[in-house]
Amino acid sequence: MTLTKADKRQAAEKREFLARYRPANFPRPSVTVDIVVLTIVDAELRVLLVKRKEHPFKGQWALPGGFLRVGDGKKNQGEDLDVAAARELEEETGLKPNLAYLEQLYTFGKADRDPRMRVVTVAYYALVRPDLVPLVRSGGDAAEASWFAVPSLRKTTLAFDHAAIIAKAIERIASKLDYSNIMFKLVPQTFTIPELRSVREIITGAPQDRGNFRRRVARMIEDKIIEQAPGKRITTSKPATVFRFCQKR
Amino acid sequence: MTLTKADKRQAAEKREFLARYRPANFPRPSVTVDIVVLTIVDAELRVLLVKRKEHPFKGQWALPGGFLRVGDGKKNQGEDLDVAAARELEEETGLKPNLAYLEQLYTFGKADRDPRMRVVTVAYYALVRPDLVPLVRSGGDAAEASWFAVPSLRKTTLAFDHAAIIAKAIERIASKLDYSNIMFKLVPQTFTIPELRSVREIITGAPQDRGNFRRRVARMIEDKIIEQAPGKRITTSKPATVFRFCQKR
DNA sequence: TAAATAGTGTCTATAAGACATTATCTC
DNA sequence: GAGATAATGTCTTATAGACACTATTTA
Repeated sequence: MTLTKADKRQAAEKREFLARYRPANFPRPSVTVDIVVLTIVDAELRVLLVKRKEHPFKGQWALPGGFLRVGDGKKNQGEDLDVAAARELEEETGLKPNLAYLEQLYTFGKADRDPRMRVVTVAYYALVRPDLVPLVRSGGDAAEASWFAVPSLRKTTLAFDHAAIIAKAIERIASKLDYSNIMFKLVPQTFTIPELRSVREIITGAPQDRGNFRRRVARMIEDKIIEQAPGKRITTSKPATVFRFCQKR
Repeated sequence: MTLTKADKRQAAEKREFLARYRPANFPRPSVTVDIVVLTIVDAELRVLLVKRKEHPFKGQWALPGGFLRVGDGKKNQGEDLDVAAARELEEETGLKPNLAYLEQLYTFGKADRDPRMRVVTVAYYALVRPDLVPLVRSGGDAAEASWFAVPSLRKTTLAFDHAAIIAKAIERIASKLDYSNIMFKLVPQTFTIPELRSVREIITGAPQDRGNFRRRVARMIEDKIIEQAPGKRITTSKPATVFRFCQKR
């Protein structure tokens, strides 16, 4: 491939344009990443919240999150959005990115959702297996953090529009229960069918027939999505068979 | 409810904090809104693209979009994200917001997706009924714009990551075909069952059995989602019954 | 009347809902 | 053996796929 004179002129024009370019003068919003960290412990859906140390909403509970790191110029444009979410998750919970299921949820960008300045937040949700919850160091980033039962939040006023973000996350997760493997992100590495069913009931808020649910799980066993695993639950009656997820998680 | 001394102190503290607050000094990204404007004309899925007049990607085709207006301070924080999308749509197509179906798609935020500076773009998709396509003034915003058949774009290199954004939009729409009324946004105000079926086939890229599809539509008629409408198509064989969507659209 | 497409009907497979019954484990 | 829960089975209903067949309109 040869460069014509026109090609060279255009390349030069482009270099010049980019060199001369100054990021637009009009104001920009701040961009944050907020994470709805969810787990299920004691048959209860819980979300991780941090207590705000500064205004606005000082002393109130909020989603963990923080500013997208943007770098300082053309040379360094900072971190990818997904990387920012993984970083925030690790900073606030101590969980390495591969230990939680992290997915973008929705972007919230109403004016005045932050009284200080214009902030657009890209919300993610993270699902943490209950057996990993002990690894979560509450108050990692020098911020007070703790798990809240989601239903109990009706009595609490959260900072910003974070209550709406949590609601949207749960709605999204519920809608994905039936056509994804998302529910395996909310049980321990080994689990029983009744435990799985409980996850479903807690997320949807509706009871699920035991027999019908088993039938679905039976198909997953046939399809080698899950397999029997060693181990036993300590119960006061008949213990359920223990399974594990087949693919790496 | 009475204010205690502590309440008053806290309120004062808050006012002071907000007055003193200076938006963070660390750099911010630009935030844009890009819109995947789709329609179906002549049994072909088409997307509206605009030709870039400036570097980078000068002369290449790109999604219509623009910067989120942020206002200039605390007093005015600018427009909601959704409003920005509706505004951009109208600016670039002339379509009033209520004439197209507009929904947030996904937020794309990889570093270096724009060589000039850090740009996070919140992508939306807009579905335009084919009978409204004539209202779209190509090149509205003094920019050259035109409709492209989506399959033909495989040969074209689009600006930025816009090809990936279009792909994601189509994937999302395909996934919503079966549990939403989204396909009615891609047929004229009155339509026939074969026309509806064609929409489905074009979006999914897979053939759909006529009888089976009719059966589904028949259920929608029973459920009063659509109803028969006056009119007739000019055809060279038996003309199909014409329907309209019941709810306001 | 021929061509073409609209529209109908049927058989089968899959999966969910509702609900009854049996099996197995712990104490 | 009692209590409790796991596990299985059955009947019904809803829906999709595949495919054959009939009806109606235009030229």
